[in-house]
This record gives sequence, C-alpha cells and structure tokens, in this order.
Amino acid sequence: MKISGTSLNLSVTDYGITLDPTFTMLEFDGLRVLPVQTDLLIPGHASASAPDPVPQQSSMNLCAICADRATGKHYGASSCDGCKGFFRRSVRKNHAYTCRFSRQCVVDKDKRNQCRYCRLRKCFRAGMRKEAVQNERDRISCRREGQAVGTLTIDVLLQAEAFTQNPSQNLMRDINTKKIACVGDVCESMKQQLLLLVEWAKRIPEFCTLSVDDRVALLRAHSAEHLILGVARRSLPYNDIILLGNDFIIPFRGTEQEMSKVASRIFEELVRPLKELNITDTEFVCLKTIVFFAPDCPGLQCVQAVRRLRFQAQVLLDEATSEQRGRFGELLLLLTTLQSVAWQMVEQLQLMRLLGKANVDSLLMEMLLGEEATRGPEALPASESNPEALIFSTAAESVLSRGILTEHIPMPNFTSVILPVPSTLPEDPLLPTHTGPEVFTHEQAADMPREMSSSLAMPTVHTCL
Amino acid sequence: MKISGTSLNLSVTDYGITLDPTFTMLEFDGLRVLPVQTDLLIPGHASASAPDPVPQQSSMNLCAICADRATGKHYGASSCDGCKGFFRRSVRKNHAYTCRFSRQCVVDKDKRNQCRYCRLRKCFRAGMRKEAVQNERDRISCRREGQAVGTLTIDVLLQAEAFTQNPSQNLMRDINTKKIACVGDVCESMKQQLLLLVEWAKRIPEFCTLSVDDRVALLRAHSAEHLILGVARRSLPYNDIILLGNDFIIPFRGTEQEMSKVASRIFEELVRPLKELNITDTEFVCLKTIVFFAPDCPGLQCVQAVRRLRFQAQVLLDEATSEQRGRFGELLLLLTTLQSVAWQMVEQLQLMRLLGKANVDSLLMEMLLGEEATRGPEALPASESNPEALIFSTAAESVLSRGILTEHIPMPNFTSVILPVPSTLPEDPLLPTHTGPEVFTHEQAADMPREMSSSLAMPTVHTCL
DNA sequence: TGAGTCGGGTCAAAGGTCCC
DNA sequence: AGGGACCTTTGACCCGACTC
Repeated sequence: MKISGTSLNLSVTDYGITLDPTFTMLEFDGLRVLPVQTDLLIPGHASASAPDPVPQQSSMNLCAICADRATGKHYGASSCDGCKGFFRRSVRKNHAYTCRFSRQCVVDKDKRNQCRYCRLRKCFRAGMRKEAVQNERDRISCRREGQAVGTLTIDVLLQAEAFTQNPSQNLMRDINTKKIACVGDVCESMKQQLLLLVEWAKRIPEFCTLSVDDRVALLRAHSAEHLILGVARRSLPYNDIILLGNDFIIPFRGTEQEMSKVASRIFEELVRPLKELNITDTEFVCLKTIVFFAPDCPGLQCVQAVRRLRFQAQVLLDEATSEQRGRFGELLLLLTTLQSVAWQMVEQLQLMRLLGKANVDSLLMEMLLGEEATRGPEALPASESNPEALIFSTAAESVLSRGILTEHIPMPNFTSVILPVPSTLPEDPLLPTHTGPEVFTHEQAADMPREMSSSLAMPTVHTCL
Repeated sequence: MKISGTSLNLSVTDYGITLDPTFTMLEFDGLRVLPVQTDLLIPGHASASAPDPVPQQSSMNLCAICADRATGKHYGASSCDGCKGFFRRSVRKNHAYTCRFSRQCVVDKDKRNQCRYCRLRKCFRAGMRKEAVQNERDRISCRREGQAVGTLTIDVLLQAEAFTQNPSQNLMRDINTKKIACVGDVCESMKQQLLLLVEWAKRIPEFCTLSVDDRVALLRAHSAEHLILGVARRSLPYNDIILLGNDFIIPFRGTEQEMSKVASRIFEELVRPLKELNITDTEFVCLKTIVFFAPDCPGLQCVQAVRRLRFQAQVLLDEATSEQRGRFGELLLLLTTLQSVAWQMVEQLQLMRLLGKANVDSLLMEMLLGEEATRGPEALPASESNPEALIFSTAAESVLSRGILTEHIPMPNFTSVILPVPSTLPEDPLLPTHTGPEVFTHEQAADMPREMSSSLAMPTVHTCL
C-alpha cells in the first residue's frame, strides 16, 4: 500500500480512535511529530525555508529515531532496520515498556537499546504510526509440513489402485485382435473385477480397521458402480467399444441388445465426459474412494467412521482439482450418472439371470444382485440405499421380487453365505489363503483363465476378507 | 485497495480502518485455528453455520478472491491488483504453498496475506487460469475467452423459489393439528408440487429459451427428485414427520408401511444431513437447479446448453459454500442419496398404482412414472438415465413391464399426451391459459382445495408450459 | 480514434528469517 | 529473548498492445 508521502503529518490525529483503551502506550498517542523532523521528511521543503545545516540528502539517510543509517521510510518515518523491527515487534506484541529513569533517555545508535520506553516514544514522535504495522502474514520459509485432514492420503489410494491394475492392458493392443464378449465373458470379468475390488479395499488401512460386517456391507453396497467406474476408465482410450478387464470388448452394436445398451450409456454418459475432463489417476482414485465409503449403506454399523472417510476422500479430490474451476463439481456430479448406469446394469444382469441367459454365480449374486441375508435384525431401518435391494430385495414388502418374479423363478436361499467361513480356503495353488501372505494379484484374477476362475471356490465376500 | 495519490485527506489508511480495537496482534482473530482433528471438519460438527452472504451488490467491482475493490478482470476473474499480482507471481514461480491450518482460511482484504495456500486456491476457484499468465514480455493475442461463466444468478433462483413457496406454512403451525396423509393426499400433494415445479422453471429465463421438447424433457426427467428435495426441505424443522406441501404429514410409523418407509429414508438420509449442514436458502436453490439441469436426460436435444446451465449452478453453489471446507462436496454428494430415495418413491408409487391402492392421474404418470411416448425416433439412443424408464419403461426390451407386470395390470396407452396441445385450455376460471398473463401462483396449486385440483384438466407437462 | 481492458513490469515499503 | 542485518513479498501505479 502506497501512501502519499506528503500527508504524513495529518495521519497521526486518529490514533485515539483506533486505540485499544487498555493499550499501555496510550500516552504516546497524543504526541505530535516534531516540526523540525517533519520538515526534514518532506523532500524539497526544507531547502526553501529552513536554513538547515544538514543537507537533506543525508538526513533522509539517517534514522529519525537513533540517527543510524536509515534504510528507507518505515511506518511513516525514515529509520534504520533496527528501529523498524523494534517498532513492529512492539506494536505487534502490544508491549508495555516503562522507563527506569525520567523518560528523558538519549536514544542514539549506541544507547537505543538501553531504554525501550524512550525508544518507542521516539518512534512515535518521529512519525511512526502503529496503523502502518500490518497483521502477521504467512510464513515464507518452505518447510514441508504434512497436513492430512485425516489419515487417508493420495499416495495410499494410488498404491492400492496400482496394485489392482492390469499392466498387460497398458500396452494397448490393437482392438481388432480383441474378442467380443458374450454374456459369460461379461460375468467372468465382473467377477474378476469384484475380487480385485476386495483386494483394493484391503490395501486401505482405514478400511481394515472396520468390523467385518461393515467391510462386507461396504463391499456389497456399491460394487456395481465400481464395475462401471472401472470399465469406463479402462475404456477411455477407445471410441466405439467398452473394454472389459479380461480383455474382451463390448461394441455398441452387433452384440446383444441389452449389453450394448448399457455399454453405450457407459460411453456416452461416463467415458465421454471423463475424456473431456481428462481425468487424472489421482482424481480417479478419489472418486472411487468416495463411491466406496458411502455412509448410506444398508446394514452399516459404523456410519460416522465411513462418513469421515468419505469426507476425507472428497476433500482430497477437492484439493486435487482445485486448479480448475468447476472441475470438482463436475466430477462429483458424474457419480449420480454412475449410479444410474450401474442400476441399469444390475437390472439387465438380473433379467439375464431370470431368463436363463446368464449364469450368475454366488459372488455376483451377493455383491451385485443385493442378496441381503447378512443383514441381521439390528439393521438400520432407514438404510436401504442400494438399488438392488430396492428392486429385488429379500425384504418382505417387495411385491416385485416376491409376489411376481419369484413366482416364475424361485430365488435360491443364500443365507449360507453368512455362515462362518473357514480360515483357510480349499487348496488351490492359484489362490491366496488367509493364513499366507497377501500375494493375490491381478495375474491371479484378471488374467486367470476363464475355465478356472469360474470354478473358484470363493463365492462370498466374507471369504475374501 | 487503491489510494488516490492526489488526495491528501486519505491519511487514514485502510489498514487503520481495519485495525480492530480488540485486535490482539498475536492471534489470527478471524481464523478458526483448529487442531487437526477430523471430527471438527465433519459438517455436522462445524461450528459456523454460515449465514447467507449478502447478495452480490455490484459484484463486478469486487475482487472475487478477497472482496477488495477490483481493478478489472485478470486471468479470468474479477480481481484486485493484489490478487492479480499474487496469482501471477505464484504461477510464474510455480510456487507450492502450504496451509498451516486446515485449508479453510478466510481470504478477505484483511487476511489475504495470512495464508498463501488458501489465497491461491481461491484464485483458482474464482476462475483464474494458469494459462492466462504469460511467460515474458510476449503477448498472446488470444483475448476474449475463459469468462462468461453464465447468466444464472443466485438472485433469479431465489426469486423463483420464493415465488413457489407456500407462505402459509411458514408460520409453522402445531404439528398436532395436521392430519396424517393417506395415499390420495400424497398423490394430491405431489401433483401440486409438480405444478409448482413447472412454475418455478418458468421463472428461470434460461429455461424459457429452450425448445418446448427440451423443457418437457427436463421437467420430466428428475421430477421425483424435486419432490423429495422439496419435502425434505419443508420437513427440516421437524423431527418425526415428513411435511407435505398440502400440510398433511407422514409419520414414520402408524401409516402404510410403504409410505413410512420412504418417509423414514427421507428423514434419515436427507433431512438429517441437511439439518447438520444447516443448509441455506441459497444453497438449496443451487442444489435444486443442479438437479434440474441434468444433461443426461432422455430425449434432450440441447445437451450442451443444459450442461452449461448445470455447470453455472454448481459453480454458484461452490461459491456460496466456499467458506467451509468440504461443504460443497457434502451437498453434492447428497444428490446421489436423493436419486436413490426418489427412485424408491417412484417404485412405491408404481406398486401402489399397480395394486390399485393409488389413483395416479396422467400428470403423475407422465412426470413420475416415466411415460416416454414423447420420445420420437430421433431420441438419443444413449440417454436412458431416468430411473422410471429403467424399471417401467415402454421400451420393448423391458421384460418387467411388458412381459410380466403388464400381464397382470395392462398399462394404458399414453401416447395421447404428446398429441398437439390446444393453445387454450378448457375453460376453467382457476387455470391460467396460454394466452393470458402468468398468474399461476401457489394459491392456485398448493392451497387449492383437493376436490378441485384433483379434477384439474391439466394433465400433461406440455399443457403447463 | 480514443477510451477501455488486460496482459506486462517496477519498486517502496510492507513482510519474514535467523544468527547473534 | 529480543535485536537487527538481510532477504522476500506485496500491491499501487505505470506501460503498451489490443479491442470496440
């Protein structure tokens, strides 16, 4: 802030107004700048009328308080760095000094530190104004300081994501060499991706601290959205197809009507906007985490913890997108679209299953079609937010699933999935066990031959945890 | 913070004005210096219930970052010289700042120098773009771009909202005097609210510039969400009930199971979070507008225009919530919950209709249950985002509606609703006509006696426009 | 063409840093 | 625990290219 240099002598009149009544330097406030000094501060004024023996040039270079060499004007008076700093510290800290003598101490370069009371008084008399001292500013020095809203960090999320990525698809083979998926291929890919989702979640320490029931609840609640989100990201480089995790593709035309319809929505409503936004890896993992830690989750016990985690994730996304206005909002708004597409996919899957066109195994049943047998009587009455439960829940009030649909195709009883799970899995060299180290990788899921993985004895979420 | 260099009477600097007598020098008075504690950052725990900011008075003259006097547009945002220089220096030197607090520092004229991280972030959020900062003394001729965020303003939205509010409910009569709604009451209220939604939309100039087909498409696409959003807001003062627009209530228990279930979800998943956030009117109208201008809308032709409008709305919401970190995200994330609850309500309504428990008239059929006969052959193949269409669409591939459900209850043919609508309505003194002035108000809809409004000859959206 | 806009740059006077 | 030499940042003001 620049102040006209000639107006300084008018500026001292307001001290009393802005002063704190308890301000202990009050007695300085009535002081006026000494006339002689004022003249010296006005360039071009002294030479005309005052026969000052000291040349103007040198007086400007002298501190008006202690006559040390001045480094410029500070707070309204030409002063040295010492008096400048002294004045700032005194005002900032609201220091109250007292004179041990009779308030007539000499203040010069040598003795300026002998009486702070007289030095500060001379600062005011020289024209320094406490109003010119500003508020404390930000630090300049760049010490790295972790700030962490919570404990979730981008790094953890990126690592979890990298762990469950399929590097073999990175080399972007020619699309023409890829095969068009049949319904079985789609189900197979979904199953693989769901297993990878479990592995992904297990890489998030905060997830692991939740109860088993809550972990299962989270994994089930939005698995369909995760499948869609994953396939949308995977399909970003392409224009006319959806690329599955097992390297099959779904074109928009030329395959089953139902599949191409969902695929087309994925492209138009998700892939296209994501392309336009040019979503980064960081943003993607944040979105995924936001979807994952959904507090409106059927049967969730520790709602507050999950809320906190989602809050952290959305703040992380906010930080990651802060350089482009509107970007954060656009990304978050894609989640409603994601939810819509996911629900349509689930409905299609349910239809295919009911029509006998798809062989849906128990893991898909449990995670995608909303088998809810795990919900005990303590389940929250108001937590019916997953779409599957709405349409085909086991809830007694659903006429669709019980009154009509199940007349045609009885739904198997899946209460077995909540039975205690053995701590070790059936012996299978390809599978990780609960007792062994976590060595489950994409090679074992995503790249697993279909014939083998479709017979995996790993049907429930509980088993995977 | 410009000081006229020629006037001497400006001796009281801006800093002097802002020097609060109670300012303690050492503390960041305005800042919430919170310990890094996640609990405090969760919306419900936030102490500050941001009061509605003063409606932008001459906002073009204010710096969008610190509210100092703006000197014009700089790098994409109306800003003062200070923020202009700060942004340029930051971008040029590629500075990476760190917030010493929790990244929600207030950035105003007084405190803008207290946290460079938050200041820079606010620059970006206000629309400044890195690319607008040029390297050296070279000038790129590409002027005129970037800005034109849009024409939507908070004021227009607030006025449209006020117009469709029911003032008689503001005096918050005793809940005990209100009657419990039966299914018919609910349908009646929904119909009234849908008519008010049309009136609300007509108060938004940008909506009126769209084609009739697009207007109808927007009104249909998310009407269920608007009903839920409205009822949630209306129910904010209460704890155990949902308050309908026609003053009936829905308790969580003691009425039909289906109704109380949705009501309970509305409360637990929407009213409760909104209460904790203490949502303002400004935020509410922004949310409503974001829901309304959904670009993934079946049959929408002018997708880009709608996208722009939603973008404007979400940026307005962002600006309205920028004082509290995470608030914007929490509000946006409620929209997925809103979508979920709305779909459940639609499903319940459909069930009630199919079971003969509800008398659903053609307006509700068209707007809530997704009659899609208006979609011509030019309809976008990939725009099936409305939930009703998913579940009970007339699309040939839906086994649910055609193959199974309609075996029991044949669906009437509603193609009549798209027939050309006569430019004048059947004579009815209560109804506005297309040729007359717009005099439709809440007195005519929300406060209309049930017996009359249920026989309104206003069945289609087209007719209302 | 001439006022307005918005890029650029400058530098006095604020700020902060850190050894003594 | 300040003091003060020394360095960084701020922002009011100016310039110039471009637009209308």
